[in-house]
Amino acid sequence: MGEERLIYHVDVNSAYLSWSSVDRLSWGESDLRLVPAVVGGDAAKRHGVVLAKSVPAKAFGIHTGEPLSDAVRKCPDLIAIPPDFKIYQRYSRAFKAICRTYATAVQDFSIDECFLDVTQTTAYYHPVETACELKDRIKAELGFTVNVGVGPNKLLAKMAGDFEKPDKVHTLWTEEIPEKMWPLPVRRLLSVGRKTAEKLNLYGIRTIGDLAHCEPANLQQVLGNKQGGHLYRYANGLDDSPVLAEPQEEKGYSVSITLPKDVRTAAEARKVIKRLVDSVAMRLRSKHRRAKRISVQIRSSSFVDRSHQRTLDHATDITREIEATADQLFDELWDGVTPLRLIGVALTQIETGSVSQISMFDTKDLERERHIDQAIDAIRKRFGTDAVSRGVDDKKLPRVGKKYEARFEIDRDQ
DNA sequence: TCTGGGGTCCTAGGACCC
DNA sequence: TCTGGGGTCCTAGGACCC
Repeated sequence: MGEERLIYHVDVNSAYLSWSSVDRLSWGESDLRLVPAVVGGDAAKRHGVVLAKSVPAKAFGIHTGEPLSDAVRKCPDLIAIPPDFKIYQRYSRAFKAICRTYATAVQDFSIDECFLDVTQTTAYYHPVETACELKDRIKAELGFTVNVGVGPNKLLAKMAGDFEKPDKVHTLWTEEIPEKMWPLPVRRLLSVGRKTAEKLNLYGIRTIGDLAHCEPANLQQVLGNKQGGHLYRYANGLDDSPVLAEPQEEKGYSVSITLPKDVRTAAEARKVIKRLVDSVAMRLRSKHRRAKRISVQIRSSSFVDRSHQRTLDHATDITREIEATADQLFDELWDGVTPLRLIGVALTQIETGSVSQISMFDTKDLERERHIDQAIDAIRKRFGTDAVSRGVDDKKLPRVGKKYEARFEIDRDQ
């Protein structure tokens, strides 16, 4: 058994909106955090959902994930700005760097959240004071606010960080569970989503306390062994997962796009797949990894998702090989009629290490394909992603992954 | 309600092997 | 030719997270 731990969860308040606001302030523009404002995608491209909202926008009942059009209906004066992931990466790195000065281990949880193990630091003796100091330092040095949740494990720290926002420190110690956590609706418990909450409600389980006092065997009957046991432990505040400081290796790489207009022909779909594969394969190679499994996902205009996957007998990082497989999977998956709203490609079963010689190409062609991929990767590394494309006239096509446009082309079919 | 994109983990059924 | 069971891998889909 380990000793008592002390964990912080640090969460940037309305991260995208805060970061865009701080950036705009540095350009002399007004502070969007003080008015009804959201960060959202381009509605004309059908990417129009709310990614982050200001506190005044929240007061109008605007929720993250809802369509921008609904948000505007709730608040006609709403200001909507597009996301800028470049600056978000910068601010993300900056606040995590400050976090690292307080902890022996920091786990990246997402772009705007991290866990700190501060057990072996002086914070152990002043948990709340130190958390306040961390929060205030981030505000003073970087200009945006965070919530810090303080608890004996990651679950309770994260639940605490969620209590009251923004710019707050909360504790959730084991002895505070009945008072602070059990009265909350089950939906608020980490890993209880809409579906699970509905299912639990059917059995009269409404609060986290109800869940905590269930017979675990009954819960496992309803939710399955794994999820049942897992939620029972969570509801009782039990979580012994460590703060993992090492960056976790990705289990897969995926890319998908909601198309500005439904795709209705195989020719159009192939162009999209080409661009998706190009983008995700480059990411794979940049990490020096290869993938054994390739999957293609489609979403119909009526929001029905389907997918098809194939495990190869070898791992590959060759764009053309991935594309050929993805094309084939798509042909097997699509009925040729249903209008498609979204197309996606995912690479999983990731391998690292020496390059496989096995491939759909013979040795000479394999060399050639590898050379082409390397040449394109190198050009993009030097001159930017925009510098080269792979022979699709992409001016009319939606952009995928990182932005790029055709300036000159390597056409491998010549 | 006209509904993004990138991930992780789990389940269930079938194939295949011993 | 019929029977049984366990283990592992594969595929499709679902739920959840930020």
